[in-house]
Amino acid sequence: MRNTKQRTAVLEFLRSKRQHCSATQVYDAVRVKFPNISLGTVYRNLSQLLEDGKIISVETSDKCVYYDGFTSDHAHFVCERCKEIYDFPLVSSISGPEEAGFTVLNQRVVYYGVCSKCNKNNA
Amino acid sequence: MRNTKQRTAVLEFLRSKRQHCSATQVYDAVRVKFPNISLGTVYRNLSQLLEDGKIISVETSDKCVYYDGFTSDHAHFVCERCKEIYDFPLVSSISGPEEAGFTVLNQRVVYYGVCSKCNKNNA
DNA sequence: GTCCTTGCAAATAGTTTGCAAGCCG
DNA sequence: CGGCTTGCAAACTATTTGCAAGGAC
Repeated sequence: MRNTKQRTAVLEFLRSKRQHCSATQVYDAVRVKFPNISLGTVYRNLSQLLEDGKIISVETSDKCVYYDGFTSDHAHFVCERCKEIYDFPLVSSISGPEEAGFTVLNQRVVYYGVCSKCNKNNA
Repeated sequence: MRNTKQRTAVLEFLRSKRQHCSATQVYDAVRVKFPNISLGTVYRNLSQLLEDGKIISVETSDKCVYYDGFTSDHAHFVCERCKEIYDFPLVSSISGPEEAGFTVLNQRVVYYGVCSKCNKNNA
């Protein structure tokens, strides 16, 4: 994998941002510095960084994928009201499948619900 | 929610099948009995059944959504080689977010890796 | 009879891809 | 210089939606 300035910019942006971002958000952000970058390039770089384990992805109830520059194991909480994505530590590493002869390469734990902020605003 | 024969057929099919199915697979199956049913109707019913909690959905690394007629809490294992989806019991119910004032309505635990069958075939 | 639901077809939107030119190593 | 990568635009595909007719209750 070559280090092009576009690829570096995508990765740096995802690492600098605490929020999880959709491909379009990454595109918009990187475009500030590289006005000529194309959405296709962003998508290609995101897949490659994903495959390389440099970033991870979360699916929300929307149809689009969000990317996360923090690759350490953690769970995600998706608020169904404000759509915010929160990080949580993975409290228990789960080993069911490993015992059955399955190789776990990755695990994704996602909670869906209402976040504390929205809970307060509604009370 | 009314009980139309189309909606019943979608739900019954998902409950009868052990496999998780994409919208198109549901469509093909239901079409055997109702040749005139349209894909749009299948999608509409799937969303409604989802919202009603009668079925659940799993996202795989493909871009399409798979539906599951078994709604009891369980984890999914997606084999990245043969794409098969396996069910596993949820060994630990996790309560991180609840303690922080978040309301968890749903949780999704998905493992990605290689299943025992593919592990054997490759050894 | 009401109005939710259907079938059809067209529209949407996120993502992918072919191609020629560009740039990294 | 070789070949991975880019920009552009067109293609793809899963899913959604508008509308008039049909069916559940």
